[in-house]
Amino acid sequence: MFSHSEENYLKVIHNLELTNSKNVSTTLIANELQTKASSVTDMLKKLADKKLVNYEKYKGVTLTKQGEIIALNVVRKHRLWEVFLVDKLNFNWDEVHEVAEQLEHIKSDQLIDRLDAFLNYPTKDPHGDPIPTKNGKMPLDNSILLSDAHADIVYEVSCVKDNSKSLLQFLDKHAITINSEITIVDKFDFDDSMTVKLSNGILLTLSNKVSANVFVNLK
Amino acid sequence: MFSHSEENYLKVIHNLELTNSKNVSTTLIANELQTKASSVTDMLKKLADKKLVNYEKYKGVTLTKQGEIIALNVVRKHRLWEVFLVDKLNFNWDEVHEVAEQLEHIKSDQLIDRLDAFLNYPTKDPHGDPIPTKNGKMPLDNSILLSDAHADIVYEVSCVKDNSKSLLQFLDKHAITINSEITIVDKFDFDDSMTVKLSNGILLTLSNKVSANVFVNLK
DNA sequence: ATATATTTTTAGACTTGTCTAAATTTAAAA
DNA sequence: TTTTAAATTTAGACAAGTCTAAAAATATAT
Repeated sequence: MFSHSEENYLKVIHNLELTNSKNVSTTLIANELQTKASSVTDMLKKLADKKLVNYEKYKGVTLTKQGEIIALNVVRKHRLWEVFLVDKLNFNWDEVHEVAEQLEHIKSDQLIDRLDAFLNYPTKDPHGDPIPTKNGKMPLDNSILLSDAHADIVYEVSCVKDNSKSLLQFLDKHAITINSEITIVDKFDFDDSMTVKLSNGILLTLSNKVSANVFVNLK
Repeated sequence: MFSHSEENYLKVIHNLELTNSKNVSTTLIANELQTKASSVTDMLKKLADKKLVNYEKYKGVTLTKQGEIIALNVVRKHRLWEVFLVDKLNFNWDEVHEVAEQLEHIKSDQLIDRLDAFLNYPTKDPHGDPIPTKNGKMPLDNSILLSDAHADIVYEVSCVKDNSKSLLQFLDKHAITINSEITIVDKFDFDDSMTVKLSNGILLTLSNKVSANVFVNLK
């Protein structure tokens, strides 16, 4: 079994491998975990001893197969708990992160299997992120960033990239949620902002900061 | 906020205050927590510094008001999670303890309030133990031990004193559960065993070890 | 290509919670 | 009441995870 801390490191490394380059740096991990680079180095050595990461001094890390399995399992638990919190306990999507950060470390395969069944085997969490399967597969889809999408085509919101309270609350306020219909009406080179139309006809101007954090799919 | 370890100590001290004398000894705590007496001494000093226990060298401890409030809150969370596991995730009553031991330390008032509502404000856990209220009151009832009950009176099982797997599975096997009807037919002085009749007419002989761990109420 | 800045690692320290072994106190028995 | 036994505490050590400050390696800029 692995400690909360080890699980957190693996999860964050996995996350950074997806969003950044394949090779993850010490500082990047330190930022993500709100800790110091020296602490990260210490932990990377420990994880390397346990064959959970490939670590070479000054060269950054990658997860081993074993490390990835554990990371995906933590992500799976995190996202299943988020579904529970939103679907069953009526939490809002911007309120679930901190609690799920705790719940993801509960150790019981039976618990997570039964929770999965209770929730009816969801495939996405409340932010649209895919829930890894029990055997460690991460379902991928062909979403693109709204900022890369084209005008006059009907898309639907599939996922939110940045799960920060501020973005989620912004989207809430404008009634944009997972599966919302959205069409780009106009794009502005000056600041990469865009005007979009929602299914209720409302027109909205979104900054690049927003559109670069929302994934969409063809409707 | 308090650590898992501190919460566990407070919970165990509270428990021992109820079942044993008002004043709890170091060794008793050590046994309950599967740890060493010297570790307990260390922690008692720490808890005393934080005004959570009244501790005098060589004299044992009692909880302060503050300590009791925290202990009851941990018990509340433990028991609510047990209800969730049994009622919603179909766990058996002998399978919930270890998982609830982990879940009881999740820190979120909002979570526990909503869980309480989701479960419809239960007042007892799956073993019949009362769930402390949000403001730290432990509902008591007038149950007595089956071993102290009288013959030829119809009782119902209200609570199980010892939540060990072995007892719970024994009771399961004989279809004795919370709210089961039970009547003492005969008591034997020799070994304090008794013959009881269940509502389905089945006769059963129970050792004192069993009857001294089952609470009953007048029907 | 050399100087400067940034990143990463090391060394040593601290905290929390635990342990063993020895010393001390309290309780029980002869 | 004195001796023996049991319970409790102290002292010193250890592991996990973190930190600061300084040293070493790498990357950047002129």
